[in-house]
Amino acid sequence: MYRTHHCGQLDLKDINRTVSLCGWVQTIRKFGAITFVDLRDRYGITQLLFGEELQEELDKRSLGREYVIQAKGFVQERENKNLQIPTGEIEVLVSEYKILNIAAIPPFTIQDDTDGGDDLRMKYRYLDLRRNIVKKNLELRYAITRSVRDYLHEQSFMEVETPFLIKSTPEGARDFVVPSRMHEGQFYALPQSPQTFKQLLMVSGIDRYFQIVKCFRDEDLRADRQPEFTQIDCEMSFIDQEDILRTFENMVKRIFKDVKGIDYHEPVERMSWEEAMWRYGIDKPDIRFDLELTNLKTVFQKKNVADLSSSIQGAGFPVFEQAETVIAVVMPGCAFYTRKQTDELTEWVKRPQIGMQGLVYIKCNADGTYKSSVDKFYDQARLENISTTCGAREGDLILILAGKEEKTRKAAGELRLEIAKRLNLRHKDSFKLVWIIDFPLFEYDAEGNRWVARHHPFTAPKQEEIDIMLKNDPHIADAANYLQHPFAGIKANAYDLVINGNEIGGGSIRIFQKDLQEKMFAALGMSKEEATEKFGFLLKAFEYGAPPHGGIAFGLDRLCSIIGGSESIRDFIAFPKNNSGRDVMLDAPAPIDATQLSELHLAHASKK
RNA sequence: GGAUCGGUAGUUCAGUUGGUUAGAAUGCCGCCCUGUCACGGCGGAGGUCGCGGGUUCGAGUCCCGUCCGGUCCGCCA
Repeated sequence: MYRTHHCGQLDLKDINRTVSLCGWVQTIRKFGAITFVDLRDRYGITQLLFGEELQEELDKRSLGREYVIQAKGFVQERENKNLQIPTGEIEVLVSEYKILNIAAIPPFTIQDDTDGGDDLRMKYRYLDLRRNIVKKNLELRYAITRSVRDYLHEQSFMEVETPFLIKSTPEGARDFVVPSRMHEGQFYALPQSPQTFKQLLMVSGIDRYFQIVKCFRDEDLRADRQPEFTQIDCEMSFIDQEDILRTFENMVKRIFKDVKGIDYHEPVERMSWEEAMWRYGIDKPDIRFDLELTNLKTVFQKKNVADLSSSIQGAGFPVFEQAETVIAVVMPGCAFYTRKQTDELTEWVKRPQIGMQGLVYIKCNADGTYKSSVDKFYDQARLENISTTCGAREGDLILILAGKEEKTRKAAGELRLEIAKRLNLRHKDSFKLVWIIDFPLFEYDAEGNRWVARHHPFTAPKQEEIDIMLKNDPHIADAANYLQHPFAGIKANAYDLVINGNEIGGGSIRIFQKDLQEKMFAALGMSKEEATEKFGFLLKAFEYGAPPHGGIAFGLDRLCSIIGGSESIRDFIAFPKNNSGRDVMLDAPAPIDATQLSELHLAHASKK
């Protein structure tokens, strides 16, 4: 027998017990005739004490960091206790020990505050995972999936596995493809999600399905995006949108209860997409703080100017008067900002990633006066009018952006988040949930001058808007005014669950009638032949009694990172890919040999 | 595809307007130490300054290219 206990287990109750422990040598502290060794395993650290009689042997065999050892001895109370760790009141006085394996000196220290950089830690991920801090993240992930499985099982959901080797489809993200050996020139694709399979399971009568499943998308990576990632994928039959929202907000509440001990009694707030875009400039608002956007368009409309007293009429700031949209964000208590600081904010919005031309500020001074970068265009009364519209108070700094509606709204949303970051309003331990509902069904694709599905092509339009879809030609005659097309206003039965500004789940009520699904494919510019070739199996299935159904999928990695309070999902994936999609430990992807290539009927690719 | 920051000892970093033998901390090796737990003390080894080219009397430092890594935009139904 290797061990009687693990390293996080023993305490004062175990004094005088004879034990055997196994683990890795964390540190060695030698004091002439005695030596302390911290022994580490998955469960904790226990101090070993090697007495005088073992010193000679220790010197001879020279124990090193990360050696794997077995130590036998008895538990005794420490002379000097360490109350920082659970086993800190005891130690094991070693009578005999065995080196089970030696270890090379690790390239970085295996401690919570390691000296290793990210790249190095990924290359030696198996050592990184020995660190408590990283191991804890995997434990959190496991706690979440366990909670999810418990909840869904209680709600009569059934986990069903769906295939990974499937067919490439043109819509959505780029597919990872797998060449077929048995079928020359043909390819499988790895699923971007099990979407069509779960819908087929609904046709099969598995009315509550879920799967915790890997999905694959061949797109560029981010801190919160990996080419392979895990979804909690769910689908239900004979339900409406309300049933889904309730079922899954309860699932998320259950997760928070199980892993964080947080009770959410209130129902999760619901907000339409339209409202989110105007109030926050983004479809995944962080509602932990206010700083809501103010649409100043009406303030600058000529007819409103005429309503004001003559003293505050003037030519006005041409950029504002002529802009499609003018949006303000208030920085509370920042009227003291210096020219340097406001200039810096201006530079921030002019960065290519934000892409605005400039930024106007109004300082609401404590004495009730206003100082702005547009003083030459607007008098005090007019600035007060703007300030009141924004709900600004004395001491606040108002920041104003102007330009095309879509771009300005988005930039203002970014600016709002940046302000919150600078003012430290994005508290890590606070979790604010919101459902965003009533998404547009279609999105305009300027490149192809056509409609694309905002969610995916299986999403049902709102009942009352089906007719608009059926009766209008999808063709966009006037690309510049695509918003005038009837399709632009169609809303979908689609919903996203947003936590702290992160989209952590999204889904929709699906189309379940064959003819409507065909119409949808047509609206997306797919010919009947193409639709049959790509999705014939689904259309066929819909002929045989498909129930009304809908579902949702949650990004597990992202959910872990939010609950775990980290920016990067890599921290919650045992073996993640780096920023350029490489596994630096395996050094993958890698070339394959000529035999494999020829079996797969592939030519040698020339290396650029 | 684009923007931006970084690459110097095993590791994390410093290195001034270009100028002597490129430093610190930590780790590693050796010696000492009976109560440490970030142990302590003394000594030692350890460098292709990512790579290639250029400017210069002289380049870790300046310029060009390239590779690698981080973050972001595009992209991600």
